[in-house]
Amino acid sequence: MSVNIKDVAKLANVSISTVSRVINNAPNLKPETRKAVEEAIRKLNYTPNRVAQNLGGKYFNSIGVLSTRSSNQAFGNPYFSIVVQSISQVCERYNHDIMLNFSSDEKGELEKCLSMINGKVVKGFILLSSRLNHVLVEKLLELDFPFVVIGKVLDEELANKVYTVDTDNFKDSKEAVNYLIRLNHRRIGCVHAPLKYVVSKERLDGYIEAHKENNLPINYALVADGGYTVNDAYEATKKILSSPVRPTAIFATDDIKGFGVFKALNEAGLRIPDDVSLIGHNNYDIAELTQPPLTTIDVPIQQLGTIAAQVLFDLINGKQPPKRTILETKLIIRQSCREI
Amino acid sequence: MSVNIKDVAKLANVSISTVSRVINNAPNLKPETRKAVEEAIRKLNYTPNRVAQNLGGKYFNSIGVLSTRSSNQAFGNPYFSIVVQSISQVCERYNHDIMLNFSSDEKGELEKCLSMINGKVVKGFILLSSRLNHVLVEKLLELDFPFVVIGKVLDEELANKVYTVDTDNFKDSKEAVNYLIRLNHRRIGCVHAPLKYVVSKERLDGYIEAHKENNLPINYALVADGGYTVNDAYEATKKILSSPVRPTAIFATDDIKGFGVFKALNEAGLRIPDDVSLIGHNNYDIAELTQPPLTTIDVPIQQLGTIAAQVLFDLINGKQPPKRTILETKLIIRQSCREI
DNA sequence: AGATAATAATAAAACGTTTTCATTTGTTTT
DNA sequence: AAAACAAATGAAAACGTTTTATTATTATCT
Repeated sequence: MSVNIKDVAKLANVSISTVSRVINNAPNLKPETRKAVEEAIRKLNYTPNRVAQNLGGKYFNSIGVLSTRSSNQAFGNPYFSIVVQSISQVCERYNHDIMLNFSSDEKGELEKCLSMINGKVVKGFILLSSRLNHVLVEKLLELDFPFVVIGKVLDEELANKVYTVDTDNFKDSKEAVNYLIRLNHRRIGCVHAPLKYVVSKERLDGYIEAHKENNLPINYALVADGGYTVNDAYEATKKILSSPVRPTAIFATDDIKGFGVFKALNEAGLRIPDDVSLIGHNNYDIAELTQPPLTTIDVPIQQLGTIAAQVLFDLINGKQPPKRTILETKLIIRQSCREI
Repeated sequence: MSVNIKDVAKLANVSISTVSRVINNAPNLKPETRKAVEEAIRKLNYTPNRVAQNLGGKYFNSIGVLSTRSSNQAFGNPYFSIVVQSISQVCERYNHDIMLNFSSDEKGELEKCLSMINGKVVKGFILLSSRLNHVLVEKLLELDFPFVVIGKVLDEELANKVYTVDTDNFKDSKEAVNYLIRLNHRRIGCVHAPLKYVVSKERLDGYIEAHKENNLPINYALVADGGYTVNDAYEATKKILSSPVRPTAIFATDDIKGFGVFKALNEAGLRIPDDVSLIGHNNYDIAELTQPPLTTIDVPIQQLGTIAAQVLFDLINGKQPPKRTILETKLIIRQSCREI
């Protein structure tokens, strides 16, 4: 059907091995031979069959990007776009493709991975969003297959063996809440993401730790799971507001959740920051566009992707990238918090 | 290195053909043979080498999802996440993988495609976001390779041959602007996306057409390219506001751009909708969370992805999907527009 | 000029499957 | 019980490359 290496060889009057050499720009080729082959390739519009190349010993030029669907839902927001896009940028430089896999369950994900590894379909993986998925991580480690996690691996023993790129969610959240405490807030609410994600847990832990450090009690009536959608966060906030004590400030573990909080507060006739202060996390573009602009923690999402990809390619190419990369963040003070 | 079909055959005491038959659940297999092979597969933890399967005549179970990087930038917003995720959902049902390709230039994109096709790496493509990229579309048509475009193909002659899934951007935008006109607005501004994208052009054309229909002149000082980022839209709006005549309403061709408009208006001390009405397009989750909630056109982004994928799989499986699918939209009236 | 070494090109094996065709085994028919 | 047929299995070719010997050619040295 489509033109193959044999056709090229015939036209150029050489053996297929020679054509192969030209394709892979091997040394020891007479310039005129190379030219002839290149000419034939051009004439026939030949592109090597990547699958066959692969079987012949080479790896497929691609990496796998894995995520569970529910976690995208959780981040049903710009996060995912930005990360994947930045990964793709690095991939283009290294001339690799991305095989995207969003499994709905972890079992399916594991199977897919094994099939990709065994099929030599990918050279490595980037796991988006940290999860508590030990099985996959353990398996990949056991196989000594290159992979990078964007996020944190909770299991200490595993964590030492895994390449990760992340921000310090615990510290950053603590800082956010400490900022509220410095503004004299004492009844601080928290709308967080489902705790099955490491990020969510870390951020909630930061919230808790800030309270501990300042010897403040936590009122768990002011802490609610903001679920997956903006609307879930809105509902969670309503629940918090129905508590007998009203919070004077709310920490949303994601700007997008912050929007849900915004809505609930507006609806309850509470002004930000006059009645309730609000602080977010991630600093999406839109954070500065709310009314008032949202105080939040800037997370370099793009860098997260770029560096993860870079680390992966280093691993693949036998270099020694740093095992753990923690990126710097910054508290961006806008106008959604005030001193009381 | 890794366990292959031979190992399984040996352990099960059958030929590799038999193993292959079991894997592909061929008929005419003694139940006990099948069981023995399955047992061996389980014991050895065997997964077929997909690349080899492929070379052996089968296609790789994957489809390509294509987009240019700049267009993601343009949609540096939830759109991309939502579409890809919905595509992935369908892919999972059909047990196919996604090969994601964001090229930065169209030449690279074309080459990638050809290499994927020739390499039998994908069975079809979904092109995200309509562009004016004739070359790729023409080439795919010429090769009679299955593909679906989310968006519109402008070239009429080509359009008749291409499978597309889209909303009627022209009509919808016209409707949005007509709505403003019905509210007695006469000086309506427009902040649009770069016109190299078909969507952008269509939406701007809708804006223009609404004016024509109502015999209203267009003041091009009120029309500005809102570029790629929210901030670009903000700058564009500032430019519009610097015009001697001030618009009484603004049509933003994307909610996200609408946020830029919001910011500029706020900054200029103009209240929405009291001083200026604002209408968006797409109806992202966050649209209802702005203050005031944004009136906009609801675009079923998720369906766009789901249907595109469904059409592609139909094509691949030799069914006859509809050539053009236009999804219904709906004007969502919130509080960002008022009658004057 | 002849021997030796370096360079260039080829032939053939290997990669791990699927698939076609041939063979064996088992079942029915007469 | 032999013949005919169906079912189950196996052997080997094919897929399109890369790669490892191997051979042919050219250059270098004495």
